[in-house]
Amino acid sequence: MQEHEKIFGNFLKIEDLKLTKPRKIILNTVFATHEHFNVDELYDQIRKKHKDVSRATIYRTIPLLIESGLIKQSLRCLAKDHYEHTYGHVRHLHLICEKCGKIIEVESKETENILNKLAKKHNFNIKEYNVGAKGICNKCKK
Amino acid sequence: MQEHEKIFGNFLKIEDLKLTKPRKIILNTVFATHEHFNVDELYDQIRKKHKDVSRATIYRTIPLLIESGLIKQSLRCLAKDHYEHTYGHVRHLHLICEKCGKIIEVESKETENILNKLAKKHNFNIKEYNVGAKGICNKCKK
DNA sequence: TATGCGATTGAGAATTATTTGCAATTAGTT
DNA sequence: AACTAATTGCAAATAATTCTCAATCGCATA
Repeated sequence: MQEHEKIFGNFLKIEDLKLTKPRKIILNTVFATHEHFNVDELYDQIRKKHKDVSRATIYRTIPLLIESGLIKQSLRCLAKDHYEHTYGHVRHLHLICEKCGKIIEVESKETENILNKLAKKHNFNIKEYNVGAKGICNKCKK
Repeated sequence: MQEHEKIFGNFLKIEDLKLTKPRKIILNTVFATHEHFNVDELYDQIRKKHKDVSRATIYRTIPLLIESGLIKQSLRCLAKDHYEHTYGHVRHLHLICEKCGKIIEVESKETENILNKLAKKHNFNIKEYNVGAKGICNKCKK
């Protein structure tokens, strides 16, 4: 049993919720290949193998994955919410190319430190943060 | 004539578009009082004085305001896009309380510097950035 | 292993934000 | 003042997401 299954199972147990077949499928698909994903992509991915998971269930499961700390909401691109793993991934920020849509992920401890410092000053507890910069990437500049 | 009217007027002229009455009303309402706003709030605000501006026109005007560099898209809260002035406002980051929805604005030159440094490393031109942290504010902690 | 009950599901209807098509109107030039 | 292309409001159309509800499932307990 993989670590993320344990985490999710534990979370569900604590909340008095059940680890159902659709939830397992969704969880495993999310952790199989995806980095960033949105509901549509996830739905398509799942449908390749399983004909019995509905969009509604995906929409209902994502908040649970977020609450359990496994994923988080990240960007919003093209009017769709996107999500990414938090479990097993270092926090990072995004450079998003407006031309080609490429997303560059960058780690930065510095940014994190500053945010924490600023939060402290305002007596604010940060749970989650997102840093995104839009612009033009390397290749598209030419 | 206010500066933002000049900027918008110029932009429209260059694009061969017209400075119509609804566009003026929207522009001036945006720059009258608002900091952050969403379409609904803006619509209500406008409707107090002008019964003749439709939602559709607001939706059509916002991209023009963005293109002209006067405002930018900032947060997405409660499933609605929010906008804020860029003209006449220093860049800042947001601490968003998950409980009460309060948005604290914080200036941070440091963050900006780091982002620029990181972008340079990746040969990326930043046009615009957003930094948002979600958590629990001061008051809601208690 | 069978039972019971509350949690969960899929399907599609409903909702919400946003966009679009169109006939009537308007801005700005001649 | 007339002309023409851009713009508007309205209402209908989309698109993402949420909700409703009857049927099903997971799991604790016997």
